[in-house]
Amino acid sequence: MPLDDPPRAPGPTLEAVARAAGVSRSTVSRVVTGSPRVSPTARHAVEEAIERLGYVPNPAARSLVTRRTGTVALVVREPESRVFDEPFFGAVVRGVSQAMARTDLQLALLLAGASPPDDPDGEHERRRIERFLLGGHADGALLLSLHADDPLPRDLLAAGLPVVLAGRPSTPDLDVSWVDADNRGGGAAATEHLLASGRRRVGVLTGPLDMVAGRDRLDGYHDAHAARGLPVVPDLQARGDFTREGGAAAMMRLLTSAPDVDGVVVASDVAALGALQVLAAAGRRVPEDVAVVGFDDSIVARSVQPALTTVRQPVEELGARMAQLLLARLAGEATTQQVVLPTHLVVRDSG
Amino acid sequence: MPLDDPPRAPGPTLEAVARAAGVSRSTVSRVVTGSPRVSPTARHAVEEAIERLGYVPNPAARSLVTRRTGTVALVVREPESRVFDEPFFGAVVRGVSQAMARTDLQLALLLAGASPPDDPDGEHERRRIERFLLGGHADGALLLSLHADDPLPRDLLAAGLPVVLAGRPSTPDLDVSWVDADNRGGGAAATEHLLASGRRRVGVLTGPLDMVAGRDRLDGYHDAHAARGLPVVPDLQARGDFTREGGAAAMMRLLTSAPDVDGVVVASDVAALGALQVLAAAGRRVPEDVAVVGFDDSIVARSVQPALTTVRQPVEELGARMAQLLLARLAGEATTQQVVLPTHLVVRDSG
DNA sequence: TTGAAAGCGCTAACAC
DNA sequence: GTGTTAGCGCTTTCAA
Repeated sequence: MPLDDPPRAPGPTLEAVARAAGVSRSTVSRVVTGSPRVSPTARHAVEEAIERLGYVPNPAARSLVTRRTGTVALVVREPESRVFDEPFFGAVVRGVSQAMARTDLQLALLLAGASPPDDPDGEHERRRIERFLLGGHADGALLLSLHADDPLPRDLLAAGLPVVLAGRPSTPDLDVSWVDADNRGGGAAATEHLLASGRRRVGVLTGPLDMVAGRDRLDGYHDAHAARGLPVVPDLQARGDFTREGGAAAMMRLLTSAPDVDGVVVASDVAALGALQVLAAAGRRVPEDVAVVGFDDSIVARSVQPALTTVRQPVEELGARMAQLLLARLAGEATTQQVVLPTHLVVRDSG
Repeated sequence: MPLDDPPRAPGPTLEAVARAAGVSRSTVSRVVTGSPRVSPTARHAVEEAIERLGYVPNPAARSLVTRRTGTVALVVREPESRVFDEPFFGAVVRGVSQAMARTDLQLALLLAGASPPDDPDGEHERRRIERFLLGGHADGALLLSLHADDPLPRDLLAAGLPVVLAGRPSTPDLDVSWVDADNRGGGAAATEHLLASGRRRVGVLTGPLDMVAGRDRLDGYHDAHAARGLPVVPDLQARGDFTREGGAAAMMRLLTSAPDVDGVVVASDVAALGALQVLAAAGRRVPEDVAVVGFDDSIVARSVQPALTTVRQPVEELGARMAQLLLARLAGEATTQQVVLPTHLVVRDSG
């Protein structure tokens, strides 16, 4: 893109402040960076001059010498998915931004297509992100919505960039900080709830199984069965994704493979919406014939009829904790940390 | 926050590339910035060296001399509101980011509380934002979710920062680029739809009236009445906001002031959800007794029973157009531009 | 077409 | 405590 316009007029420099305050640049710099080694007199003069001149430090100049940018990146590796179709993304952003409020770090948003083959451009996108991040644009990165095989986190880590992942990495050997919700526990709780209420044929509409969250929720479904000594049968599982269409399609397949299903755990509320619509069309009553449990406690869960029993994740807290972990690393903390946030079942009318 | 850690190891500099390629720094710089004044031989040698060394330009150093940051800011002036409770925000972000994909501009996200009195910290927040923006952190700004009295856009404009607003500014004297949805037309279409279907007492649950979008939707409601020579009566209007709670409360008031209401236009789908719940609790059938029309065509509109007739806004396009307008200004375009995107009614079962 | 040289505005030793 | 000085890595005249 051509950027041939003359830039805006520059503001006053540190030099100007120094002259106005009758001190040297160093002293001004000390005041600005909050060094204690400044006399009250000098400090006062400098502060007054800064105020009067409306001085604002030039971040580029500062960054050039400190080798810090004051920016952390939030990388979203999947612009097409549920990250944007639900309040999920907004909640994470809010959490992150809250945790960073008292810092003067800024948040840069990087959207990158998913890794191949989901996105043909994914490879190219990854390079773009890596260039940006490793080229010194950011001091650290928060990674969201990764697929299992994505080399991005490993590359960034190898280059020494502080990184925090949303969700446990698929390869446990990766020494990285992450924050995850207890998806497995949530999946188990949802399933056990249906089992405990007397359902005999509880199926599952999974999320994408190449994402750890999708996998974990399914594992929880297995756990709950195992805990009761119940077998899990393949015809009670239908692979879906987090979308309404995906949920609807999976529900149709499930109705075919297991017509006697009387309960179903769905990977997301939005997918559950699709499932509910299919059930209604098939003449199955919810919850009388089939009980349904969703995931996320999004606004959808309260909109549908009957209101959806769902597993709530503390999404905003997830964002906040990620930011805290990254801040800790930026502050010099050497060891990585892993956090699992509890999920819990919200029982409503659907099952 | 203490940031006492040694920064990461620096990559190769332009100097190193120059040595490796056997040319001067200037020549490398010309290659990197895409200047035509370079011999094919030199260019080739430089490109080879860049590739071999994995050179990435230091953005701070570049920014220091060019006075451009390569960053545009997306400022969201209202972290608590519907911006985050719905896919609205995500859709805008996606649109913006799409339009910026082929550029190498980056997106910085600034969340700032609303302006006072909605947010006691708003004043302080505004200063923070202004310092960031005017301190040279970004080349331009996209402003989202402004309230009518917010001085932020005027301040930024006065300082010469390229700015694009989401939504028409409340003060028409502001010479600024903006992109708006035709909220007024949408409000009129929704109202006329109810009127045309034979409703005689059509009420409205407004959004916040200190936001232009809220005002416009209400004006559209008036327009539709005026077009039919119908009077608008105060008891058919209840002030609400964009939230479920706000919609529910307003609906309750409306039922009190106008018990015979037979149609209602609601400022957002989420607010409409609240209204539907109140109507159900009051024993009113939708759409038989009261028809309801929402705004936004969010996922909620498809989740509720009956499915919500709603006004769709091209939110993603709104983001994209905003970005395009800003890019134009950054490219030297002097004149401001104003864009109004069409909205349209999506008729479903609720009215 | 290329190179030399002068900064951009700031921080951080290192004296004093 | 404070000032002096030397860069950080890059772009951009200006000569050649």
